[in-house]
Amino acid sequence: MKELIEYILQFGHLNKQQIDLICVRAGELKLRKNEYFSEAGKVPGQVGFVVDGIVRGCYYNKDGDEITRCFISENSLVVDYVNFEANIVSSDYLQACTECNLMVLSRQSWEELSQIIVGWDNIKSKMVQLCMYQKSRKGPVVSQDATTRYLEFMENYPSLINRVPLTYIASYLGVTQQSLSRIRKNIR
Amino acid sequence: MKELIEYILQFGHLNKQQIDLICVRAGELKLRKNEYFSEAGKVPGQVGFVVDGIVRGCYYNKDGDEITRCFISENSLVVDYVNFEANIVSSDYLQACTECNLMVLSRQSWEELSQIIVGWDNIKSKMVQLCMYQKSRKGPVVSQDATTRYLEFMENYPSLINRVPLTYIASYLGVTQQSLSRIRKNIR
DNA sequence: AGAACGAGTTACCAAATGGTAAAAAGTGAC
DNA sequence: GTCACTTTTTACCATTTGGTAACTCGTTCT
Repeated sequence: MKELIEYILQFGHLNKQQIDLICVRAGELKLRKNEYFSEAGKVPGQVGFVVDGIVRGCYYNKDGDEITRCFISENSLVVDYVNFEANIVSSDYLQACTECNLMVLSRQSWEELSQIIVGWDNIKSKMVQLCMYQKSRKGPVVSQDATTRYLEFMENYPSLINRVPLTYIASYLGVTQQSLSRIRKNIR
Repeated sequence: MKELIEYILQFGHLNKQQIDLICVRAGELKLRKNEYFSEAGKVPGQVGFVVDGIVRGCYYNKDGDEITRCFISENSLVVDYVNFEANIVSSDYLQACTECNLMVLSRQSWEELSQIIVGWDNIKSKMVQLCMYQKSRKGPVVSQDATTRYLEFMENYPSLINRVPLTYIASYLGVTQQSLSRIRKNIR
């Protein structure tokens, strides 16, 4: 809980009373490896915050290949926010890569906070914008070759390399697992 | 001006008085081909809206290659919003690909609107979120091969193909101009 | 018309990456 | 420990893409 509050306070000031309004609504959620936080074909029902562990977003392309779209590690929001906000079914899975401890706010709680905390909407939009921005700027760049993408991945996400399966990293970087293994060999 | 107001009203309701508050602050800006709307190394000073024409976002990578990061065509906001909001220098150029007619709001006007229009912040955050989301979801996918990226580009941006130079499309898709030319040939 | 320029195309070869398959290494259950 | 299972590595060859360079096609300027 402490981690969630600290995270939120990055984006604006709240007094103790307001913080309590959040705390009473936030619940703990433990996910085991490979469990889903939200699934394609369903309407996202909650906003999560990763206290411990790694979640990944993924989808299936037209060929049926599973593509990892993003990794979300500690101290980040985990939610398909656009679909959550619009209340429409998601096309992505959000899946625990490791054992995960999350804090979650239900849709109802999330919307209530807008009513009862002045300035919550401001904090909320800053949080969401940061999420989206980081995903786009820290993601793999299509104009770089596979080796460069992997090197930048290691710079941007040094804590992930030994914690998530190679397959996931490969599909995130847009290469086959075999190519990534070869790239690793060449780097050594 | 009409176009800008219609665009804004997609995201929430405003009365005539509120619309006037926007109109008196919005200015027209014409850009000739290759002129910059904002430049790397400078703090973005205004939010633009493309009435007519195409703007592209680009930057220079470590090798000095110019990379097109996005295309912005009619009825879209054009602004490096994260840096605009944070008031810090941008690393990207926003450049007119064609003759452009824009509507612009200065930083001062943009911030004033938050003070004088109830609900503006709500509209604003929805506009910005849509911008970011579209950029990430309509952009080239690193796990696809060059031909697929080009085909999806044509689906997502059919109006751009005959209006922007091939070089820009190539760098956007992460391929050389020669490869893209070859891909076009194979498709015919 | 001719020169100069920019944009797009084509060709050639080298390098990078994918597809298929098999081997090796790591992990957990019994 | 050993078996079953998953993950990672390696190898081989086909395909894709990049780098260099020359060529074609229009457009503009004189």
